[in-house]
Amino acid sequence: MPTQSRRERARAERRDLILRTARELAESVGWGAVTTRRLAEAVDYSQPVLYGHFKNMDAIADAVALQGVEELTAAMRTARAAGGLRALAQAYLGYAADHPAVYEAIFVRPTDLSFGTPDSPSPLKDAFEEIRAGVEPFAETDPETLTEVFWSALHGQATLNQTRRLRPSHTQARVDLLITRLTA
Amino acid sequence: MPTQSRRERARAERRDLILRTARELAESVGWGAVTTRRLAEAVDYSQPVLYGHFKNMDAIADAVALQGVEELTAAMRTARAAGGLRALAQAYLGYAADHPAVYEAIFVRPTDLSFGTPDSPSPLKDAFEEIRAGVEPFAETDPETLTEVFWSALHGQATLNQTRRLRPSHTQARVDLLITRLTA
DNA sequence: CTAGATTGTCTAGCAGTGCTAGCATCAAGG
DNA sequence: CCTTGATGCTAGCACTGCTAGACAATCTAG
Repeated sequence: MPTQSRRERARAERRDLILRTARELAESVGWGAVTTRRLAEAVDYSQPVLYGHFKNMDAIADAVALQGVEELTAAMRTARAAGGLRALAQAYLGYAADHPAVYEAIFVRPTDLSFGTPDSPSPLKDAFEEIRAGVEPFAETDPETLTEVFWSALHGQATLNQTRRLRPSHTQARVDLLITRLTA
Repeated sequence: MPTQSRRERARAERRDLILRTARELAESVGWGAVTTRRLAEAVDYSQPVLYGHFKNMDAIADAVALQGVEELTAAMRTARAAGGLRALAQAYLGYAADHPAVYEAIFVRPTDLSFGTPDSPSPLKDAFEEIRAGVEPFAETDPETLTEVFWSALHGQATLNQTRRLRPSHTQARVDLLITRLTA
């Protein structure tokens, strides 16, 4: 039945349109200004349509987050293959800097996504595994913990960079120093 | 004129009441649920009274943040005197864990407070200086950058702990590993 | 002691928020 | 052609931050 599948395709496309638009809106005006009315207007539908695709506004941000974490993982993977842990770190911070709203959706906004548990969404586990693979060569005993420490250090820099709480001129120096010390 | 000063005293007391109440409310229900109506009801005044003391809701959170950063600095100072950088780190993470809403007001919420510039509020500069004093013995060349790196690493752990994105069982192990590597 | 000015406080209201109930419209199937 | 079910809309609720304007309490000056 082409009818059925055409409908489904249309639905999926609209869902994607909502997600893309939410993401663009968030990147340009911040999540705080992404309201159901504005988003609905931007996709040229009425508000209730959004709720036909997502439980609520937070679910939209969560969906953007899942998209984003896959991109982030991919960026880390290619970087690591090319330049090891230092390149991975730069890729991480670069992604956060280039897509602040997406990064916020993944790691800052309160979310229902579960982290660090067996039932976490697999994109999250993949991202963690990618960092783990990066630090593994430098782990003496406990790679899990080193992964968490390294990730936290990156996350701290990413967020404090973003909220302009660190000197912008020294972004690179901070990555270098972190790598130097943690891989000593 | 005792009249004048009595008024001023009453005003200051009320300002303090608002601040204390906002802080308690934030710690118990989160900043998202600290609304002008709820806060006004809690201090037993009407909403406009709040605006007689603070420009807006964000200014209240900023005031709480400034209070909090002074406490945090004090905690780091006594800890450092007793147990060096490791104790300082534990004090930092302990404060963040014990006062999540205050910590959020200081370092996570978007704020007008300026960081890392000459015109930053002095409590913020003091806090930074305290961390700097802690890492100084381990800085080979650039203590400023090491301070930022160390602070970011702590901040990352603090926030990811708080949002339950790290294994709660390994909080201590993460601090230990961070100290071991960064002071090597 | 009274008149006027200042200060403090409240009620009521505006514009905007997330979200939903209920009605209209339209495409597909019998 | 009519029925049925999906699809989308308008309108509305309860909430948000914030403010204008009225009223009362208090202090100042004559």
